[in-house]
Amino acid sequence: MDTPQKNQINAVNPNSIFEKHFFSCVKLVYVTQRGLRRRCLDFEMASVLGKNSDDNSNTDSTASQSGRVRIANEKRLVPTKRSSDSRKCILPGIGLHLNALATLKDHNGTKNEELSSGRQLSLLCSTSSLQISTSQDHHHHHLALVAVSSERELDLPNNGVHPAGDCSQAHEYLNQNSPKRKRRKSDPGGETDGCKHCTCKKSKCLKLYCECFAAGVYCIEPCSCHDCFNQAIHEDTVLQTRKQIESRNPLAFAPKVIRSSESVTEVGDDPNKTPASARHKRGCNCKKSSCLKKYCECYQGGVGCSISCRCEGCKNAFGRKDGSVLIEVYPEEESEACEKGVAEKALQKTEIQNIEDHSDSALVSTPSRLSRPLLPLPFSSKGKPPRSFVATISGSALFASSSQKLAKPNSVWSQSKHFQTVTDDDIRDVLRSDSSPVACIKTSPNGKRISSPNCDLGSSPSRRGGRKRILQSIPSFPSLTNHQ
DNA sequence: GAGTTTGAAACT
DNA sequence: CAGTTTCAAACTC
Ligand SMILES: [Zn+2]
Ligand SMILES: [Zn+2]
Ligand SMILES: [Zn+2]
Ligand SMILES: [Zn+2]
Ligand SMILES: [Zn+2]
Ligand SMILES: [Zn+2]
Repeated sequence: MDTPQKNQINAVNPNSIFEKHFFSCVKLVYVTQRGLRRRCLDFEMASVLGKNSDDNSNTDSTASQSGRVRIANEKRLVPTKRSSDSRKCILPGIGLHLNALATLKDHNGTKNEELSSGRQLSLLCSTSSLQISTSQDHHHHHLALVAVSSERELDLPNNGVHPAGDCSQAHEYLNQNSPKRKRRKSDPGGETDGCKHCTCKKSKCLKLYCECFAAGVYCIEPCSCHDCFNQAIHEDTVLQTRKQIESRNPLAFAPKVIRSSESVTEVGDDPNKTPASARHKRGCNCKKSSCLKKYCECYQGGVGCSISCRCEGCKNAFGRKDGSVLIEVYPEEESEACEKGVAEKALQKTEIQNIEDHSDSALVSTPSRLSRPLLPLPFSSKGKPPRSFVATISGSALFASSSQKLAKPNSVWSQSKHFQTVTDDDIRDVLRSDSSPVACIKTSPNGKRISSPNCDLGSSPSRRGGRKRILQSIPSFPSLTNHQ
């Protein structure tokens, strides 16, 4: 609301924007095939970009080609605010990172910033692979892709951290206009699927408190932030601030959840250890939530707690820090609870519920660990339909290569190249729709194969006949805990 | 929608 | 590095 600036930005002329290439939107859609529902991405794109020389890394060729495409439609973006109702985005899509932006910017960035209104920057990167397709299609832009790796991000929108995650923002633009959106959910909370918008009042959206900023994207209209500086027009400030923060903590903008799986993994180190599956980089420090709510970053990111977590009374449905996914042991918890004694009613309740669920599911037994599938679904508690969760991952290969180990995600742009490679193949399924924290993702290391996850399972995995796959593969993070 | 709870981020 | 404050999201009502 208050941000006039934002509007201005949007107002900027579309034409220019178009000239530059960037995707305007990507959406996910469901497609039904033979009974099976799949989600696809829809891209609308456009843009162009151009020159970016710097990206040397990226091939320009791509860019240029695609760049050509122009789309008239895009106007939508610009529009002044969307009508009142505009919904937010519906799906999360590809991510963008500001980081990339930075890079980009050097070269010619000037324009970009302005033009772009929001978060588009990132688009480029992530989408690179897509672009290809897109360009061909130039027509309207909606291509359906089968799921893409990028989607994975979708799943985890919550994490704002992920680079990919951000994309949603981009989507937003799309969404606004796009007539097509297929799905919308009601969004009780206000958020919808993956899109989130900040409501910062005092940080000016220049601190990590701001989800938009933390995710590496600019604030967009739906954000209800006050005195927002996280806008393209303040790019300098944004970048500067980012650097500062980064200098303090190089991993500040890196994805919080690291995925690793066997496949990609290599990274590692160590064969002995099992790779664990995805885990939060720094671990959480939950004291009262038992890692059962989104207050817990591990839980929010759809990953189990690891040894690096300092949580107390961990009951993370995705895996406890000790490795056990479920709760077999009550004692521990009880004891803790007892200690506190009080507080806990609420907690206990929650716990109990969860537990029950688990049992039902059958997780209790040992083997079950692996299966963690049914989590209690925290979601349900919220009222959302229970969806499932699960799988893990965050970053698939894409990032993995670079970010995983490295610490600097920033280079998203550069990563883009990687994306190309990976993406197509990866794309397969996807995600979730709602906001569930988790995602389902799968990963394919190299490519192909992935299992599908189910994103939906939610409460009843079994119930849903449709998608069946469940988390089979998810290894649990549990035991492993790798070092850190 | 207002108000509370929560734990990360920021600050000291 | 720990303790405190600040902050905005997650949650509750
Ligand atoms: Zn903000
Ligand atoms: Zn914002
Ligand atoms: Zn903002
Ligand atoms: Zn936690
Ligand atoms: Zn944790
Ligand atoms: Zn925990």
